[in-house]
Amino acid sequence: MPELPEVETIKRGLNRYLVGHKIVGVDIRYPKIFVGNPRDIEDGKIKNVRRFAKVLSIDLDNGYSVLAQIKLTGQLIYRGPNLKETNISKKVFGGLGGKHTHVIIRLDKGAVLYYNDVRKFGRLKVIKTNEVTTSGFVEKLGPEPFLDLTLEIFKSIVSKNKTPIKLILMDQEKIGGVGNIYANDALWLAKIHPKRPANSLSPLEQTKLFKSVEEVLKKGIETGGASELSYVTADGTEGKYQEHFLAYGRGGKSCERCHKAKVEKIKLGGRGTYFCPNCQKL
DNA sequence: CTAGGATCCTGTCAGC
DNA sequence: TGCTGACAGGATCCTA
Repeated sequence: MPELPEVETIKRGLNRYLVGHKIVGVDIRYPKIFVGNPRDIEDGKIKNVRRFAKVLSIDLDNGYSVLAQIKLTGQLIYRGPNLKETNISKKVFGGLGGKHTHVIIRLDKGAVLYYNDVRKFGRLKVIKTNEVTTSGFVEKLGPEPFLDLTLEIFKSIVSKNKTPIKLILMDQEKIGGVGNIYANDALWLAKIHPKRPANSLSPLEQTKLFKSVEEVLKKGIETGGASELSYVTADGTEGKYQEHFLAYGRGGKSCERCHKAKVEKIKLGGRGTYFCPNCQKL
């Protein structure tokens, strides 16, 4: 669930809280999640946190970075002097340091960065900073909305593929950062059926979809992301985009735009897919 | 090249 | 009440 807006929100929080802290130790409780040598980051001072699509890179001043791919249920939560907030969302299952806390990064001044992950799909990977952009996943990422995904490039990607448009939007090697929630909502906003072959979109539809993608992502960032499953921000609180869902998760409910049909739920590429059969025709 | 399925995980929920 | 099974889903890997 964490997609571009959620990870961007976490990035902003981590930049606010982590920068300047020194890592003093790493406790690994579930080894599969932590890849690389924890000693490489000990004594390193956090300089900056970057985002590449849905991946974060926590850069240290000693030449190493921690690549964080939180996937479905990973949470990076800071506690320490840079934060006044003490309330933690109940979506932090098990609490901080509980059964779902798999890595604890101890910082100076008594601060802590917790990695929680109910489903254990996420990974924290220690890697040299100058290898971040050439490492497997990051190198393969497609252009990203608001960054290098221009309308021209979007049109060229879309018109070159006959795969259903929703799968193109979610394919990280074609377009970086868009996941299931925002793909569903962008297609609803653009009134395009998720199963439409990408290359069947008219030039007008291409432009409309491009703008819709940017619009829903922007809304996601403004509202701090969608805390539908277990996404929380870096201070452990929830985002609000789930209050603005257009199609995602609205199966069986009346379409908010036409009120003439109920949002349908189907499976596409193994993912829950929501659309209005009246507004989004094949 | 694309399509489809299995895999990793566990909380939640439907059905009996 | 308690058990069982289906389901959710990002990315990867494997087969057809």
